Parts: sequence; structure tokens; C-alpha cells
Amino acid sequence: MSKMTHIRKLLTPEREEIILAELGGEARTITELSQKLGVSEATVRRDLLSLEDQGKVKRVHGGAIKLKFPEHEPVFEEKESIRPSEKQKIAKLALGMISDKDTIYLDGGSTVLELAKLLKERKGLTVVTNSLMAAAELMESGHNLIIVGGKFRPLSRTLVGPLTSKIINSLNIKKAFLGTIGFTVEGGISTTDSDEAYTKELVMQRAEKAILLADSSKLGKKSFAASGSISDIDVVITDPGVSPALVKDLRKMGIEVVV
Amino acid sequence: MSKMTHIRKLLTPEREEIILAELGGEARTITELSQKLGVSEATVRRDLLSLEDQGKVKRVHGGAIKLKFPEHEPVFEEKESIRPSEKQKIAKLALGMISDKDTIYLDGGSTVLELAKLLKERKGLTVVTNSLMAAAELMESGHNLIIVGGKFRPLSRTLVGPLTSKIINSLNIKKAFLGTIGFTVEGGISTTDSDEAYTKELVMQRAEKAILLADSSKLGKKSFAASGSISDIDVVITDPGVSPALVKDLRKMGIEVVV
DNA sequence: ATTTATCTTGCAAATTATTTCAAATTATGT
DNA sequence: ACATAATTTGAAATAATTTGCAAGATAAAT
Repeated sequence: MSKMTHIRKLLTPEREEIILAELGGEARTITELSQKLGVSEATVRRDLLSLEDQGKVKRVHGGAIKLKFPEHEPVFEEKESIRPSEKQKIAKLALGMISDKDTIYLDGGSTVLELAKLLKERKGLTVVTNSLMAAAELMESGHNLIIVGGKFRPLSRTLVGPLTSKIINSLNIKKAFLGTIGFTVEGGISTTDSDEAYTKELVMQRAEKAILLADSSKLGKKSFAASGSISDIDVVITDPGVSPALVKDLRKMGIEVVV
Repeated sequence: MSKMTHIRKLLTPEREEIILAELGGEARTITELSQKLGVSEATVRRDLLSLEDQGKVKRVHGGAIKLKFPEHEPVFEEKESIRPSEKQKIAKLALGMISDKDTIYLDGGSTVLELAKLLKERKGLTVVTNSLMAAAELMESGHNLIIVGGKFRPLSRTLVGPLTSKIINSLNIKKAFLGTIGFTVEGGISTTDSDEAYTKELVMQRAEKAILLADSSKLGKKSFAASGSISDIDVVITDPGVSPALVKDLRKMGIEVVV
């Protein structure tokens, strides 16, 4: 294992302090910060990237501004979860699979939610979802929004269970974008809640194409309730942290893997 | 891969701040803003376009004005009630009709939303709703929450249309609490949107008891799309501003009227 | 209807971001 | 302390975004 992905673990607390002080209210450009800190612009960019992942700063073209309050409260378990920027990259790849006027399904989960945020770049979509967070994000988007009814599950803020079949089975979905807690080659996707698993299974069977959005921390993990089998999945989008062996296995099974 | 679309993601916070400050009350022309900012008029136009997308500004011929209603935020935002106190009183009366472990339906509208806020005083309810505002209110309530799926209607933030029948028709609802835009003795309740009207009708037919929550400003008014007939309604809860003649008429028809 | 001003669109130049790589630095094990 | 692995840094190459200009389209004004 020689090739390690270049993930920045931490920046010096000293520099973090200076940056946050500089950003105290006002926006600062990369150049300003670079001079103030006496380091290269490349380093400043990396520092800001790190601070953005921590939710302390928002990067904008040309510089950054400080955020007043942490973006995402951990509504649901994110202990094993990966950096937000990785999720955004996964979401961006997924966005590439969506064209104007598509009919898509959005599942719950933070990665899929990132995708929802990007959907303003498309026009005239029909979006079906069981996620109230995604729905909130798309409320004012102008897209045609259909919400799958069902039992509300507070932890994930999704609609789940048998009732969801009433509407899902009456719709024709082109592409379904799913999140998951765990994913293995043998068992397919799995979740902590069986109602949640049921609804995922339903969607996968109903959609022309089932696309799994899962950062590498999810791959190889198994959770309580399985959803269908691995053959229900057509595409897996993940980040470079995934083990090459797993990728090979999946491709052998005819599953497209995007990193 | 390389797409040439010119979608503006962000403008520098610096410029945004200046623009919004300049627009502090008065309208400004593109030329004025361009000089103030030291950038070309083309850039100002693009900035304003971006701000308009964010709902912060309204572009007019020759310039722009600031909007007072900044905008957005997920499910927790609420528009100003017209007569909050009346609505709260009505909601309180409605609460009196609900006992622990009931199965109830909540419609959209601000009065019904007030009722939703009061539901923490009950235990173990099963709440069915087509209102995302009500759903947001009840998310953490501990009640069993079921959301009727369907087409999302942004204006009322409710789920409406034929798809709602899939779930509504499979549930048994004890008491349904409905809002309305207009209500007359001859026509029953009426709304501005026919999908919305359709769903209300469905609910009234399905519920054992249909309870209308309408402040007196709604009574006697007629809107575009009618929902069922007046005989579908069992109870009307309103405020003392209602005309005695109307009350008498309603009671004659076997409808209970609560003020 | 004609004139004038404002708006939109396409494009090339400038600016800013991201990626990649080698050198410098820091950490780790012996 | 030494050698080795891992991480961070800066620079250069590549990609993406933003900007200003100019020509054609649209709206207001006379």
C-alpha cells in the first residue's frame, strides 16, 4: 500500500487561528491571506478546504468568508462519514447522469441531499422523493416535485414502509439515486431500519436504473436490514478511497463503478 | 466533459454586500452601481441576476430594487399570519375535539398549522397530513406521522392531486381538520387550485368526521374550485365575527357550529 | 414609426481553482 | 541517532469561472 490518497488531516492551529481572525466578519481573498500568513496560495487554498470541511468557513471564488453557525447539525449518525467535499464530488458525478426533463428519484441520506442541492443546474425535472430534507431543498426549485407518501421516520427524515408502495408503484422512474448505510458484494445494500430497507427495495425494482451514491466508508460494511440483492443496482458512485479489489468484483458482476 | 455553460454560482460577498447596501431602500440604476463598484455594467447585471435567483433583489428595467422578504429556509419558515390570535383560538377549540391515541388528518393552511403546534399536548396520536409545514412541526413530536404522497404545490406547501388518493383511500381517519379559502352555504368549501380541491374532497369523504377550521373572513366567500358539497362537512369552527344568519342556516342543515 | 436606452448572448482575455509532482518537512520504528 | 515512511508544501500545468466587450434583440420614449 504505497499509494495513499492525499487527504489533509489537519492544518496547524496557529494558521487556523489567523485565518479565522482575518475572516472575522469580512471576506478575504486568497492573495491577502497568503501574504498575511507568509505561505503560498496553494497552501491557503488547502487550509480553506479543510476549514470548509469542518464547516467553519465558506469558500467562494477568489476567497472565503466565515460562517456564523455550523452548517449541518448531526441530525443523523455521521460518525463514520467522510468529508463533505467528498460527498459533493460524488454528487457532482451523479449530476452528470441527469439531463433536463428527466424523471428521477431521490432517496434519503446526506450524499443524496448534496445532489438535491445541485439540481438547480437542470431544468424541468420531475423529482420523486421520500426525503423531506430533499423536498425542502427543492421546494422553490421550479421542478415538478412529487413526494412519496408513507410513514415518517424521524431519524432519517424520510417516508418509509408499505404505504410508500402505493405511489412508487404507480410511477415510472428513469433513474433512482440511493443512499445507504452499508454495502457488500454478497448482501447488496443494507440499512438500520427494515421499513427503510423495504422502500429502497421497492424503488430499485421500479426504476429503470438504480444508482447508488456511497462514499468509500460505506463499502464493505453491513447493516441490519438488507434491501433486495446486489443485482438490483446498476451503478455505484463512490470516492477514490474504495478498495480496488471491490471495484474489480463489482465490475465483474456487470455493475458500473464511477470514482 | 468541459461544458461551456455559464452558470454563475456566486458573486463575491464583498460586492453582494455593497449592492445590497446601495439598494438599501431606493432603487439604483445599473450605471450607478457599476460606478460604485468599479466594475463593468455587464458584471453588475450578472450580479443582479444571481441575487434575483437568490430572491434577494428584484430586477427592473434600468436597475434593481431590494426585496424585503429575504427568502428561504427549509421547512421551518412560516409566513405571517393575518390574524394570528383568531387562528390560535380556533385551533384551541379544535384541540378540544382530539383525544389521546386518535387518528386525525391535518390539511394545509395557517389555521390548521396552529392546531399542529398544539398537538404536543396530546399523546400517541396518529397524524395523517398533506401539509409539509404541519409535518415539519410534528417531526419531533413523537406522534406517529404519516404523510400523504402526491404532487407538491409550492404555494400552499401541500401535497395534492390524484396521487394523494392512493394513500388516503387506504386509511381510516377519525377526524379530519380542514382549512379553506372560501366557504358558502350553497357551494361548500372552495379553493384556488383544483388539485387542492380534489384532495380536500377525498379526505372529507374518507373521514368519519370532517371539521372545517375557518375564521369568519372566509365564510361567505367563494373561490375558484369547489370541493365536494356542504353535506360533506360535519363541524365548522370559527370566530365570533361570523354572521348569526349563517350560523342558523348551517345548524338547520345539521352542521355543528362552534364559536 | 423611429429613436434611444437597456437587455441578452456569444466570445476571448483575465482571473481563479484544481490537479499533479517533486522537494522539504515531519513523524515513526529500530 | 539513523533510516524509512508519511505528510505537507510550493510550483507548474491544466481546467474552470468570471469579466468586459461588442453585436443583435427587446423594451421604453418621443
